[in-house]
Amino acid sequence: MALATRERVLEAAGTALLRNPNATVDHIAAEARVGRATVFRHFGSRAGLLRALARRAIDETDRVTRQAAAHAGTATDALRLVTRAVVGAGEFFRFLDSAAELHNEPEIVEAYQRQISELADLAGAARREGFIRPEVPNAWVVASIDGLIWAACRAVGDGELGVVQAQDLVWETIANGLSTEGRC
Amino acid sequence: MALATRERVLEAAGTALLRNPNATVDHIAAEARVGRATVFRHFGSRAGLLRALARRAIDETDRVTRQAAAHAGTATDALRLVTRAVVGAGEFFRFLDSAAELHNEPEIVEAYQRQISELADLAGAARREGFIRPEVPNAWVVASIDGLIWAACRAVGDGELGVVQAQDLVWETIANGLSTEGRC
DNA sequence: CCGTGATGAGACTATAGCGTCTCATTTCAT
DNA sequence: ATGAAATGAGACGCTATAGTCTCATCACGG
Repeated sequence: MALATRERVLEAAGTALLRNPNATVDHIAAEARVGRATVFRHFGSRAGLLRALARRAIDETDRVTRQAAAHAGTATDALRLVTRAVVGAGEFFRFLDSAAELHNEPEIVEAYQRQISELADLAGAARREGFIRPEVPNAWVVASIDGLIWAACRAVGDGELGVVQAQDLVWETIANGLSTEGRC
Repeated sequence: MALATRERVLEAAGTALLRNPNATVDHIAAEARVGRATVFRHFGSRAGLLRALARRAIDETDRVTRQAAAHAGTATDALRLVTRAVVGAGEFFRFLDSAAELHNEPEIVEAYQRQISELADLAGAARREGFIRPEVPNAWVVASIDGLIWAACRAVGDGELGVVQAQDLVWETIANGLSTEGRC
């Protein structure tokens, strides 16, 4: 049952850390209904557990991202599908909100920056297709999409919105904003 | 020099916690060029320091928010000015990103929820003025504005955008989104 | 110049939480 | 059924950090 246990601990770690970012190994083990020693057997240390959890979030995000990108015709469409996909995978990385220690893990930071830079590339391509207004700097395109995705994941996690609804709203907001005042 | 010292410690705590959310009292004291004992003399405990820092952020946000709202004619305009003002005050509350322990401070949580609910009221009023598209739920209006403000503050803090530029972009994105495809 | 209050440096204690280890128990494959 | 592997419970040591206290020093107002 090594795999099942490992996965259960990771799952529990995600929810425990979401509830309390400073959750101890004891808390996490209790949440997973597992002995504390088992956590150390599987992950070696608390930091190792966090790394594994982050790696899982990164891998899952990569997976849904690539899958989404594969089904897209235009870059704009890819941006739309990737955004939807990432919102859908929100439960996997929402804990990162509060996982402070990970900022000191080069491997994790690097992977995150890679993902951001992939998003930047996608945004750049969409811009070349005429989707992005020219006067909006790329940095803001990336930052705002990131911010909206986080907001959507939080809203979904808090039960304020459904997943599909949130996916629609994020893209609608990116594309059209919130207001009725269309620019023509 | 009691006041100057206190303020210097708060300032240092903000930057230290931003750099490392688990910054110790030693780190903060060093950042403030102050003895560790002085921190305890002023704030009693680490938690007290965090509380004071959060309270400062809340008060500053309230201040700029009320000032902005006072100068507005319509609710939509108030929403615009408040958004700008909060982005401008970002340096005061950016550390909250990572201040995990504060989630257990009823006073702080309550104040934050009050501010969110004030934003919700403002958004509701703007909706009644016809500014918000009817099909967008209020929860998303609030969540997305919140998310965009955070994104803007982060971008400013990271030097990717200027303050004024970020203020403009946030509102532009709220109002019109990022795309060239206007809805008419 | 003097005294009061704030500060800095540092010693000291207490505790929480990490990580290791052991041993009995359980689970599972064959 | 049996042996190997995984687990649970818990004791133990260690370190980091919060918080207290003392004392010498410093700044400053009168």
